[in-house]
Amino acid sequence: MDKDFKFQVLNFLKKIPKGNIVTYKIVASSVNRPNSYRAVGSVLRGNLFPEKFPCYKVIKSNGEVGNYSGPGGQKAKQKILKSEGLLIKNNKIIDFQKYLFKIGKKRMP
DNA sequence: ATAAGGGCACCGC
DNA sequence: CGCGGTGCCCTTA
Repeated sequence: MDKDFKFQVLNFLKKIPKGNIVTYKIVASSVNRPNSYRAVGSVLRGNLFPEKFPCYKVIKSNGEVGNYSGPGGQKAKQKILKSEGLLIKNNKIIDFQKYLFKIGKKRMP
């Protein structure tokens, strides 16, 4: 389970439906590490295959697109997000909250 | 093994 | 409403 934080993060990205996006924090929470949102960035920053893992679907909590280590940098990221049907203005996603994908939050009774 | 970096989030002023 | 500083956690060198 938490043996491979990196793996979990990448795996989670694959579960994001097209047209949906997530924030770094959401990803962190999804792998049960609510405070590891920064680590998520580290993972994505590492060598990975953008084609295999939709790292471009991960944005900031404030709606900004955020950075992107892949080819084309943040520019390409925005472009892709636009292709997904999102509206971007001034580096920020309009109504990004509507597109946020949240998986079942594990509630511990 | 240690140190520095980083694709962030939040709070205060 | 915007900017700056601080805290947290992995990855890579």
